[in-house]
Amino acid sequence: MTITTLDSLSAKPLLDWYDRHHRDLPWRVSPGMAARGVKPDPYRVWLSEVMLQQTTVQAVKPYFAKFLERWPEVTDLAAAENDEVMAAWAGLGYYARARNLKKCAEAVAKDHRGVFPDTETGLKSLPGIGDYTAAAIAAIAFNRQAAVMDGNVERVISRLYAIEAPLPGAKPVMKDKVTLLTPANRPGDFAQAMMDLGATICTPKRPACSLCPFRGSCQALKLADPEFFPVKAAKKEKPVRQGAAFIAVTGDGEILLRRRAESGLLGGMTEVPTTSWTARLDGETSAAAAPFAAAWQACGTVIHVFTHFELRLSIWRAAIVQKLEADDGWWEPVTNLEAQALPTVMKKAIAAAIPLAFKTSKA
DNA sequence: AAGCCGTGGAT
DNA sequence: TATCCAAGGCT
Repeated sequence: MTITTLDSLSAKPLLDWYDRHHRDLPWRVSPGMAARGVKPDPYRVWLSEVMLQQTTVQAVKPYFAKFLERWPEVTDLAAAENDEVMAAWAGLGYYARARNLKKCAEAVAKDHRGVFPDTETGLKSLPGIGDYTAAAIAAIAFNRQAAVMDGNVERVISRLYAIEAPLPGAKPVMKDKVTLLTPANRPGDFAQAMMDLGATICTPKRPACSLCPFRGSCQALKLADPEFFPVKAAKKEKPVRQGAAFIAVTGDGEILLRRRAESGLLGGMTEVPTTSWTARLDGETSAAAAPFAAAWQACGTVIHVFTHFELRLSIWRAAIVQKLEADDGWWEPVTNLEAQALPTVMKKAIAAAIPLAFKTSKA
């Protein structure tokens, strides 16, 4: 089998496989429905694609349903309050996505009369839409012959062609392969088929090669070691940071909250007062670091792992008699915490101090 | 262009 | 338990 033969690989076996084995997903128009003329809703395609960035299907499903029910069209989202969107996104992570989601909805509503651009270039000019998402929306929602490459496609392509060059450097080479493989007919289904194949057959561990529509031409399988691919650059180890968080509770059940800076880690989200999170492990994490004097009681330590560091947060709680006026925060009833834009680390911190603050003990 | 940016499930 | 990593984008 030569490279020439591989470059003339047909997408047909994959599309046939997809017709039989595609996943049924809430935001997806199945091939059967598409054959009956049902068109994907660009708003739903866009919303799902943004939510799915670095996020599992399982995690996205309830958020997608919630957003769609609350904001059925892009113009509804554009008209929403920022805080409501951030609160609805809370728990899904990568909060810049939510900030950009809102900005994108506003741009579509104001600059495009509420209609999404139908080209890769037009889509990529919008906030939060990069190479992958622009190609995915163009292909899936508008049937454009756009080459879609995400983590799944990288894995499939790296194995199909036994590409030994490590990611992310090998991305351009892989993109060329995807471009050659993407058919003029059903490019959207092809993209979704590649991702379904990566998610269900060509998995990172123990791929089910015997069920793969590409099993006859896969170079990695021919080498008898599909798991070897894709080759990735070594990753750096996670440093540890530490800090302290302070949960101040009034007699009538309100706690002190504040809003984080608009950009950076957990940007625009809500938090309880904390010290800065320092790489030094000998820093002050005791009640002496509290924003104000109170009878602070230790409530243990919360460990939370972010993308690039691990946080060890000492938790302190105090009953507040005299409710001071905080210039950079507000007092919120504990019964209303579900409606706040609290990231998971903050829910953990509050739950450590007030075990019954949330329905689930975990978050 | 390499680092920043969450979370939780699978193995 | 530790590691990986999931439909990436922005700066």
